[in-house]
Amino acid sequence: MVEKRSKSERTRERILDAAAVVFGGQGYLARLVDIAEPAGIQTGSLYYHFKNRDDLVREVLRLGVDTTWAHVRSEVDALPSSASSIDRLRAAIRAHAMAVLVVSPYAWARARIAGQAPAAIGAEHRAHHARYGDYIGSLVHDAHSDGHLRAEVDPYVATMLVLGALSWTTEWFDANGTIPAGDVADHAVRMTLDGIAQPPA
Amino acid sequence: MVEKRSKSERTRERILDAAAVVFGGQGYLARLVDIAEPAGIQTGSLYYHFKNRDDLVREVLRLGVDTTWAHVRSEVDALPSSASSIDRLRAAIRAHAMAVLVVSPYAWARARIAGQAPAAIGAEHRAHHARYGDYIGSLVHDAHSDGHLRAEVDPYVATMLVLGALSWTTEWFDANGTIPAGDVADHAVRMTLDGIAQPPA
DNA sequence: GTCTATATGACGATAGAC
DNA sequence: GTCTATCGTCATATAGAC
Repeated sequence: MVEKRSKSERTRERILDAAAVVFGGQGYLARLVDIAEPAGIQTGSLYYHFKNRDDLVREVLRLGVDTTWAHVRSEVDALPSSASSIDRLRAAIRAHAMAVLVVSPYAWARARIAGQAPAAIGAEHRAHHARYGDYIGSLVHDAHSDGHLRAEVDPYVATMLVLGALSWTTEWFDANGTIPAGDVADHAVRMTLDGIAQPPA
Repeated sequence: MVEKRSKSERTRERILDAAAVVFGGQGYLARLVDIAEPAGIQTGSLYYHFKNRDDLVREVLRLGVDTTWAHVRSEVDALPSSASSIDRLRAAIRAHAMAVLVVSPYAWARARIAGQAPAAIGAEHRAHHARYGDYIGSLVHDAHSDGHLRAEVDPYVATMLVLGALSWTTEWFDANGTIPAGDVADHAVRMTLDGIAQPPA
């Protein structure tokens, strides 16, 4: 029992987990009591751990970026050094899809409430998120420079369209449905890189 | 001045326009006073035109589907009868992109609050939206049947990924920026059908 | 049709007991 | 650390004036 996280830290984590699910489902204006209840505490007790609603939202948004980024980077870095820039991009797209679909409820919540937060929080978050966007953008850029992408592709627009297709899966993907998340991720990779059209023979 | 819409109809339209913007920005739980104000009326006056918040939400969701669908269908139907199934799909993707980007704030609002509405409204809306999804799905299916798409493409997943990439443009596209909406739409069509990868020579 | 005024009830946040 | 109690604020919806 050595090294166990403090009671406070464990409660804080339960609150954040609940907040990710509830904010993701109901939006930024979700009621705090709906977060406190699944976390197993009373509404008033939230204020021992967080200053107010926006403090809680800020943390969920930050974790949304960080958990996704950590997952994507670990997958990309796990590739052998012989991997090409297009291999790395492929791995990143798949990892991002999996992060949003199944790995992190924070990524899911982030996708759905980032645009709803008040201006101050939104700006702070966008600055943080942009650093991750730059990371993905650099992978697209490298593949572009190496001639793996069509010359006329605009790396910025392509990056945004790819991340958009993946973020949007939160709106229709049913985790309890019949389509495995891995299939969606594979489809996203394939569609992004090769398109869905049958190439001329 | 003949045939002018009644005062009531014009006010109702101002309310709906404001509701689309506010619900789209703040989410389903946005305050009604924030809708009444830009519509130029008092909060209480909303209730002459709509039964309650959910009645208003329901109408915004419906218009989100209908305005997009009408725009897409008119573009597809404008094609010459000699157009192939892949031509029709291409036109639909482009028209959907333009509807979301510049034609209809309702399409934007719909995308962002559909997942937040209470179960009853959500179910009703999903049934309505599914009919539009079926329309797009039929275009994908026809192209698939005609051998224009790779055999292994799942028409449903592909449809959702395409619509997602387009819907998400609302999160990053800047109508006052340097990138024309038409360019984004063209990029989306190209990426969807042909991918961004350079095909093997 | 739209306004003002209001009842009713919720929610966020604080203070103090334990 | 968490609870209970409570204050102040705000939003929804209604009623009746104009």
